[in-house]
Amino acid sequence: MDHYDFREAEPRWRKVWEERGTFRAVEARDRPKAYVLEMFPYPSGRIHMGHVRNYAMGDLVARYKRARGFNVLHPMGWDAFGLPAENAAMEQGVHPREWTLENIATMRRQLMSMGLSLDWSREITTCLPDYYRHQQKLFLDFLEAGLVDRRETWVNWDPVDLTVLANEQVIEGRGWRSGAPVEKRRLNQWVLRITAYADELTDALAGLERWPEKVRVMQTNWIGRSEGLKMLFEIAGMDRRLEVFTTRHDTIFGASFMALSPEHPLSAELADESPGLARFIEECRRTGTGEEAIERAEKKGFDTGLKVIHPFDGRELPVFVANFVLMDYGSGAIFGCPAHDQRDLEFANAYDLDVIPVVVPHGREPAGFAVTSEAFRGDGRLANSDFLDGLPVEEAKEAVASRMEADGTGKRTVNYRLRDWGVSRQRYWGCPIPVIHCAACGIVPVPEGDLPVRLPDDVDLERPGNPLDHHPRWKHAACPRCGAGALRDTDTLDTFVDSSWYFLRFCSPAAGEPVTREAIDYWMPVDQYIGGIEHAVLHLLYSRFFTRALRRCGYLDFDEPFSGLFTQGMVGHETYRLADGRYLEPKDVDKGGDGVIRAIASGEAVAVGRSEKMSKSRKNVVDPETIIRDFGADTARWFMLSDSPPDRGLEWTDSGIAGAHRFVQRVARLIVEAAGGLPPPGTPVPAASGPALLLRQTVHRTIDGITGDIERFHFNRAVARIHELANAIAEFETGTPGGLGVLREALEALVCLIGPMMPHLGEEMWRTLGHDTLLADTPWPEAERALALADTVTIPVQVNGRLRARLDMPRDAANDNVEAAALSEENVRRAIGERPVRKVIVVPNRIVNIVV
RNA sequence: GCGGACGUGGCGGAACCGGUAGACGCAGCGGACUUAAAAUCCGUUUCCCGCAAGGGAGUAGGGGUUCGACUCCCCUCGUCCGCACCA
Repeated sequence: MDHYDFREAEPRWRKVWEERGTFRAVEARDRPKAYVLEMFPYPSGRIHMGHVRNYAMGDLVARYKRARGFNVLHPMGWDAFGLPAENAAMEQGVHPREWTLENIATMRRQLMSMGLSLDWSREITTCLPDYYRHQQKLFLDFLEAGLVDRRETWVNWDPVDLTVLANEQVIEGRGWRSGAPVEKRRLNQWVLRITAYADELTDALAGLERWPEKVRVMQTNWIGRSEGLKMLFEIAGMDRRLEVFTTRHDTIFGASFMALSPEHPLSAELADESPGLARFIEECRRTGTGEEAIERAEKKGFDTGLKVIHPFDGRELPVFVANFVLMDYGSGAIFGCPAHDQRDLEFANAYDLDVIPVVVPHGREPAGFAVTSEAFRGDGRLANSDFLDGLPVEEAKEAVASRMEADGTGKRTVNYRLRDWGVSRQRYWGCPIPVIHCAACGIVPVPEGDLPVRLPDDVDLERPGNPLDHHPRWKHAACPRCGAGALRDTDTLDTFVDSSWYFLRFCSPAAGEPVTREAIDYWMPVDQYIGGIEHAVLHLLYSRFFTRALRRCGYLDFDEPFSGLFTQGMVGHETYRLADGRYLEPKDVDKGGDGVIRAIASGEAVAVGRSEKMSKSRKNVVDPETIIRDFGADTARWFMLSDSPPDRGLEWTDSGIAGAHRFVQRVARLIVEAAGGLPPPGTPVPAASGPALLLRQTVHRTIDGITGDIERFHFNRAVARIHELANAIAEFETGTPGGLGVLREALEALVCLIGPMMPHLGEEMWRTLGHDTLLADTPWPEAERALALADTVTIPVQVNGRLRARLDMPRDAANDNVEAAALSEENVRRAIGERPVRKVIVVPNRIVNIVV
């Protein structure tokens, strides 16, 4: 019989927390705060196991901080704009808003069933005018501050979703949602000037000590700062110069050609006169940055017939248009130095251009050094390079830069891979851009008093293209400046804008302005942010930029929104496939005891695949609602924390969840069976000796260990320690004097320690132990130092590094005593034999090693 | 190609700063309770030799530093992740 009926107890405790407003966050200037935040979900329909793991971890941290005396802010909201709502609208005939709000209702109910310590009074939903009106205000502020530009740029065009994508949303040449190969188009759109902060965003990463190194590296690489030289080449017979960016100006004497991007303005100009070049450019555009082009990596070019003049030796170098030169980076033109750049070498070999080695590896003679199929990219000394001969690479760079800066043909420059953030999306379900285009006045911001610019409800999503643009009336508006008829901007903002400041809005979710200073000053920055690694660049970089942009607009005065970041691993499950490759759901697979796995329906053999991220297409999804219904929220949460380190993947297993459930019942049984005989709560713990003292030591060591584990995000180790404590309690004989008092201490510690992980069970057991307070209001237990350190230690004794005996010694015994005890062990003496002892190493309380 | 992480029993994993490798859980095996099953409890479980005491091997593979290496260094292999023609 179960000792604990979670079906009855879990909802009951959630009601108590709700009625008492236990988790309502109220600013209290005299108390230290802790802002704990998990990345808010997109309301796709139902929560999945990834959410459960994310929120189980976040809630553990929030409840732990609360128990440690912090004033905790732990809010929840919905990242509610986005394309899936429009797709659902088309497939199911529902309005995107209805679809979204219904999903939110479902997912809110599901999250509530987890028993999270959330302040639901601060809930925000980005698709509601309450939220996006403030976002529109921020956009206008950015516009005024010069942080927004309208530009015609080459954009990534998703031909399936019919919208522009940010660079960050293009993965391997394909749209991050549609998976369709992305095309290049030139389009007028709004960009946020994130590049203005490229340096700051890179440099400040060093100060984010509580961020995973991996994420910092990824952001550094994404921003891609590189220091080099911008140089100008004269074009022979033309009164213009060609600008090139390079980081290898030391190799300038090795230059044997120039190459322009097919998208370079000069390429287009020359193509007007040359049908052959026009055809070549068209060919490049079609293969574009797509993956085929990269895979083949074949270097192709078109000789324009132009020549540039080498700035130092006056040679004439041919100018090509080449498929491997990117318009996006630097100036869209390069000088080719085949001997020291692999791509240039391949190109030179294909078009029979000179390969002039100018950097000779250390220890080699210039005379005997040639480059044929592999470019030399390492360090060395310059050769064949006039005034640079003999210099090491770095000094040669300096010399070239100084000389070119002096005569005005070059300038030291920093280049970034990062592009400005294009935020215009030709979609309906997003935040309208609060701008009016007037034929007479140009671009006119919507006056603040007219905000929000609301999305119209009646919209035709069936028609391909931009829904707001197609709307019969919505875009027509009077120009706020001259009153004449004008047009609203019919694009909406990238949904990543919505998530770039929501954490600020949580501080004062009902305020009449976007954010309020007092609330932000108290709560921000987020002390612990928790979410998936997939946002390592996108969301986290945008949010860091937004915080700086808000600083410039005077809304706040700090730079970094998240002082601590933790990225949790995904939840996976094995996959099951038939011979023909079709996937089967776990419930359609029979894992018979004989080790052979079959499809239940047909009896066919099933191949078991490794654990992969849960997804509908792989049919390896386990629905959290079912699990919570059958096993309870605490069991689900406990399992999410048990099996793997939090930053690694967790494999879902049926036996794992069953084991977690067994442990819930075991804890309940332990406490229910003991509770009747215990001294009342508040009774001082009696002086203990023997087994009772050992139990006390275990209790205090466990408290100490788990506290450290939680602080360091080692939740799986905390779980293991709780198991050990439960085992120690189960083995404890209460018959010894004072035993029951010690048992009470141990059980109370157990309950307090499981509280942040299994909060319903925790409350129920706290009550069972006779308390009429809430566990959620109970302080975290303190480990008594004297007890946490055992008074005897087991010291292994090695002979020549091999374990031969163990000694039980008093803690901090004198080295001489330990050595004597070790040498008198029979097994040790046998191992030493007749050989003389050469050396004895005693590490206090740790080990003895005898060297013979 | 570049950058990063990792490789430990049948499985997930533990081992903190270089000091008892395999904590804890899962699965397995043996037993108790039961008419039976479930649940629960007890024992056992890295491999090899041995009745045992004990001995030998062992943290992907090879080498090195050290009294002592899962941990540090070098090389090789493998897996995963990120970026990818970035001049």
